[in-house]
Amino acid sequence: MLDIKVIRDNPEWAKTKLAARNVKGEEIDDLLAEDVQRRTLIAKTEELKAQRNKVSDEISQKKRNKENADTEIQAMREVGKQIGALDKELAAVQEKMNYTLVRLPNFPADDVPMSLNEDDSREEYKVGTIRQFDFTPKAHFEIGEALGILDFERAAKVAGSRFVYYKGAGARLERAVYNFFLDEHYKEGYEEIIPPYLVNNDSMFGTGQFPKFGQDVYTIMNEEDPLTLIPTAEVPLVNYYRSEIIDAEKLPISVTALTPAFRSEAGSAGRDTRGLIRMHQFNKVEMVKFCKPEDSWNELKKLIHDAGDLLEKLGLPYHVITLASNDASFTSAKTNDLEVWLPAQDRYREISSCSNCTDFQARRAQIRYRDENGKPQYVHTLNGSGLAVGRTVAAILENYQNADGSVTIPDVLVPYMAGQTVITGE
RNA sequence: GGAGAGUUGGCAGAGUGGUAAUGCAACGGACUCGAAAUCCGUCGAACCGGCUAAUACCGGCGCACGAGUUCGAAUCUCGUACUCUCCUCCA
Repeated sequence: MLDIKVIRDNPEWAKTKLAARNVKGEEIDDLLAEDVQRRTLIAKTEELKAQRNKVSDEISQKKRNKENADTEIQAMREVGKQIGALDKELAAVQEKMNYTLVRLPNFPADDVPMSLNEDDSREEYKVGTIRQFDFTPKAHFEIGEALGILDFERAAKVAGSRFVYYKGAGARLERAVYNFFLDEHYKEGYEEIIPPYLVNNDSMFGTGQFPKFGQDVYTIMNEEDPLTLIPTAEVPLVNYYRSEIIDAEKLPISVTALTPAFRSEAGSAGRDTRGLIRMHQFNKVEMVKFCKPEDSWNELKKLIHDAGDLLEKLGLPYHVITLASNDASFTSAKTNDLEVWLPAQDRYREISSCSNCTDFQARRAQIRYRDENGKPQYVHTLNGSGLAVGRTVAAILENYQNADGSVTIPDVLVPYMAGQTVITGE
């Protein structure tokens, strides 16, 4: 959530920033008008409340002295009615403001390409060498089905499209990948977490999925206690500290978790319909950081490094891009995607998204620390995939495929595969 | 799933309609070469508004959360969440 005071003090700046995220200037003008209205009403009610408090004191005194206070009580009855009316008006204005405010995206950082077009993302650097094949590389789903390690057809029968069964060496490869990821993060100082996979509405609000993106997730309407299947581990990880004041000495905090992620993929009909790229359920190892505001840009660099390191060790070529302002997630001030090379698609595909959410989530979720003066301040939160597991398996199958249809296991994963070095049809 | 008890400041803990005791901790000062002890004083989360150079000052709000009754609610009423105990169930 944005700070209304920042918008109030820098209206033109705020409009420019948000215009790059498809927010209309009139929306901000309306918001500011409501803000003036709100503060006027607050001033009025508080004046009346101060008066009521003062007279109530007098009434209390008189009662104690067994004096008659009927005049005062009559007068305050009237004041009480006025306060009630003003409070109602105030609540209405606040609700209106809140409706807008919780739906405004984060301000893009200064070094983000300001554009409504996702094609205006900026490539930062490339890592690794793209393999030259002396045969036509197959798509990962063809390889997986031929080897009998991925079964999309039966998944479609049992659950529907965008689901998969991993089998045998496929299942073990998936497990090898995420165990490798978690071990690497452990070595880098991340604390491993196993969080709930179902979360309540307050949590979905805290990380910014609700109220705007309710159609993208699976929610179980359990009477008056709805629970949502997490679309990313970011939700339970960030909300861990919701409504808390964290010890400043503990910062920065880095945590990681392997969880399934559940997404309805509403609106992406027809895209990536085959294979592991876009599933309703997929495993992902997520990294989350909480830090002081002055450290967050440096922590973002570390996050990108920690994600990229995994791809390097797996020998998968990738590049890092900075997303254009309107392509970054709702809560993000700046997002760097890592995109891995997929030979069959002849292009890079997103495998990690690393974002600095600055104080945007912290303000929603009320996550703070005490500064040197003992005053509570919002932390900055960051999240990044490290990495999407299914897409990593897809990248391994495609980049490490052999002409005979077998797949070589990347060296770093061999110990995680009980010594197996190649997946063959048998 | 059933029954009961509870939720007050950083902590402990009083307060059953008149507007949050007290203790510890913390902070400032005195004493001291310094510290401890002692004494004096200050301070009650967070948040919002006004006025500001200001973390100063004034006010609001504030006793788990939300609503209600009342001139006035920590206190009364209703709802919700969470914690603990017992029963039931269970991986």
